[in-house]
Amino acid sequence: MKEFYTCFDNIYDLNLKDTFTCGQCFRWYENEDASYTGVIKDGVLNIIIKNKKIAVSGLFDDNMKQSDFEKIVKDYLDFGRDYKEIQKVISKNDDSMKEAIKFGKGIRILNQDPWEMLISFITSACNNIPRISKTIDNISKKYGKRIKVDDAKNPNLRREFYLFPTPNELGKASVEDLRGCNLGFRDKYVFEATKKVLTKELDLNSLKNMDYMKAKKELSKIAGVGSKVADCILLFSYSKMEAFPVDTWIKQIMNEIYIDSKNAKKIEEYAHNKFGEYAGIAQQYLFYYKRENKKT
DNA sequence: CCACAGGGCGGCA
DNA sequence: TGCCGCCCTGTG
Repeated sequence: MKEFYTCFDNIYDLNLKDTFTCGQCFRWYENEDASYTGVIKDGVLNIIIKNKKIAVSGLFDDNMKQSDFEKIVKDYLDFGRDYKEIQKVISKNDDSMKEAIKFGKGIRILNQDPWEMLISFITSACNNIPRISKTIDNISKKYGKRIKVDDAKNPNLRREFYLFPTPNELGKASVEDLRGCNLGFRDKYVFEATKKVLTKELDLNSLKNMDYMKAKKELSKIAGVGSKVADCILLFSYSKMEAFPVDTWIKQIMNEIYIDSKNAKKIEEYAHNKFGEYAGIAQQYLFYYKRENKKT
């Protein structure tokens, strides 16, 4: 592995804490210098915002080109999307949304790896974030590739990391092995999902070209993937911005602001009508605002 | 210390 | 149709 480095001018209000703690990812950690380090598909990234510059270090394969590294970072952090404009559209005549955006305006919807998101959000069902992170770490340590970092210049990259296992690597685990990783009753869902990816019964690549509804239908065929989990996968790894995952926090805040119903399907419908193609981004502002301000 | 949230699914009433 | 248990950790 080799250390890469790149730097960007800060893009409209990007905020690392908002982005990495708003519930979309499980493998990012804050360091003492306020930088964030996270393991992504094929390597490790360390990001810090200083003097209005976004400085990014990374550990990736020796053969990777500098231009590829820059492309990976831009794509992962969704730099191509105009969040300011989207915020304007979804908060028109809506003071509640304006308040939520004010609170979480630095959020970016990450473009993460679909396979990793599939397993991570199956793990998330009836679970809390600290345990989800721990479980994903267990899986990665046991089945993922270890990254050596001896020659890294950035102190935040000078320890060992484990990539999330490929379907082939995770395919070696038995249901009992998975239970040992602290998956609990979700062990069999992860086992079956891995088998279906390996046999191409679920072709994760093909979902990229499907529209939102069709892709959601495909994902929902997997045991352990319900409406909410499917929407998380579509939003956080396929950039399907109309996906609106409804969990307990979203139910609460939607009831406080917009609609008098506890029915997830009704809430989802309402959101699609109100926020349209940007429902998922609206969801992230509402979710983050509600969870960080736990008043009832 | 205990009660309960987490939000998918299968089983049971 | 609606509710409980599953597995286990974190929070109040």
